[in-house]
Amino acid sequence: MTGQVRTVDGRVAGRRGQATRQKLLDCLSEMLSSSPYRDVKVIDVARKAGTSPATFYQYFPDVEGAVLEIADEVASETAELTELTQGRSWVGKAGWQTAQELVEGFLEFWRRNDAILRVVDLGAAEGDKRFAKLRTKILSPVNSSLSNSVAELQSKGRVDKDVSPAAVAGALVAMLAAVASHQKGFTQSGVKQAELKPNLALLVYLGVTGKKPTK
Amino acid sequence: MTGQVRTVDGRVAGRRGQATRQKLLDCLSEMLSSSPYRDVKVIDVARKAGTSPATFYQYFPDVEGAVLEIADEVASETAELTELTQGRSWVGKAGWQTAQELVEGFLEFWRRNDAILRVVDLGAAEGDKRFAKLRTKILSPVNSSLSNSVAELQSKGRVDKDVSPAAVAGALVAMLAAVASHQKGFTQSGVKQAELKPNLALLVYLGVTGKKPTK
DNA sequence: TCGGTAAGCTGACGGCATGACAGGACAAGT
DNA sequence: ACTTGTCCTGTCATGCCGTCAGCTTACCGA
Repeated sequence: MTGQVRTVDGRVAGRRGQATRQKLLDCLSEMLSSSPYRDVKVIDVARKAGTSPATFYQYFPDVEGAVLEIADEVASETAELTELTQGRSWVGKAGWQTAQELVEGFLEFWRRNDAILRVVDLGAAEGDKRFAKLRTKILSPVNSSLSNSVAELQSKGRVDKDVSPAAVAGALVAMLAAVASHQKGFTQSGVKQAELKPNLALLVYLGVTGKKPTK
Repeated sequence: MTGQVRTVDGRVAGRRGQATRQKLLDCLSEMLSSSPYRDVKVIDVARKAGTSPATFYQYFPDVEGAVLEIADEVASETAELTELTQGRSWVGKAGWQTAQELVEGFLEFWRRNDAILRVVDLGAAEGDKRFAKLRTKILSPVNSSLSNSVAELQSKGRVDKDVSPAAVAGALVAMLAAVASHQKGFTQSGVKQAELKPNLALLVYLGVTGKKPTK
């Protein structure tokens, strides 16, 4: 499925090549976590990986290109998020449970990959279609699952006709992502982690079902 | 209130100086709208302003420093957002109206300043306290207003005791900001502008009041 | 064992951005 | 015209970017 890994100038990468390539990606990941995106330089990544800048350019066209690779890896790991919503009930106590677990899992996922997701978000917001596509790919499991849940409740008459499942799901996912990105901002303005999560879950539940949860 | 405008090396700026300074800020603003943040260079801004890089460094320590200035301007304009929430009712039809106007106004505000707000968001997410502070300053009118509204409804027993007004308000504002940043992402996945807004308003109303709106 | 071939890496280089400084141009008052 | 302080830019050392030729290393078939 995934075609062979190739260098910029077309050679196929062997074992050793793939190793250095991966090492560069790992080091880039670290750098993204520790310094502002704008200040991440090829030479720093290369130094950290114990290689030369020229080597970096063998495997990636530029920093952005490498970032896209990392984001692609993250997009693959996104499958685990599917479990948080697939086949879950949104009715009664079980529904409240679903909302809580979704929030918990989503925040954890975002926390684990915050550096790269931050950059993807920026790229998408700036209108770069490659980043935008990756962002929707990363969020799509949760997004479409929520959307389906709303649509199902709607077909049963439990949610108003004029609600757009896709719009609601998209907005809720955007909310979760944004809050995850700015968790520090919340704790700084006096909102504790412990009280943030249930309130998020409440908003998600309200958005999906249109009703208050029965706890 | 705002102390005199000063150059990096301490001189006070006169009329002419302030003009070029402002021109540099304007050009930077434009550049942020048209090219990725990572690719905005001092030399380009200077060229666009018809001056030299050295002049730029007279007024700002670096690109980031100039961005902070622009963001500060935006933070001052944020007063207009206060009108969208101050003294509005969240009860019955009037409440639904309030939610709609808030969404409309917020999205418009964000659209008008999207380039700079994008960068502020990034800086805050990266943990830069200066950007984080500016972000809360920009969002605080809407944020605290919503928070107060929830608290008020709560004191009247119309909202559950265990809801945290600050957490809910923060999450809703984050949602609005995130959706505004990624409006293109929505339209690309088949959600039209026209249906996005009422659904956002619905989520805001639900979050604040805990009930479905009466339209 | 021995080339042959492709993969893998780097030194070196022109080009460009950064950031600092000193000195020249300019406006305003005397 | 002269002085003063503001304002701008030419120039320079430094450092990163992105490319290339060329060297080393690993693999493979004979």
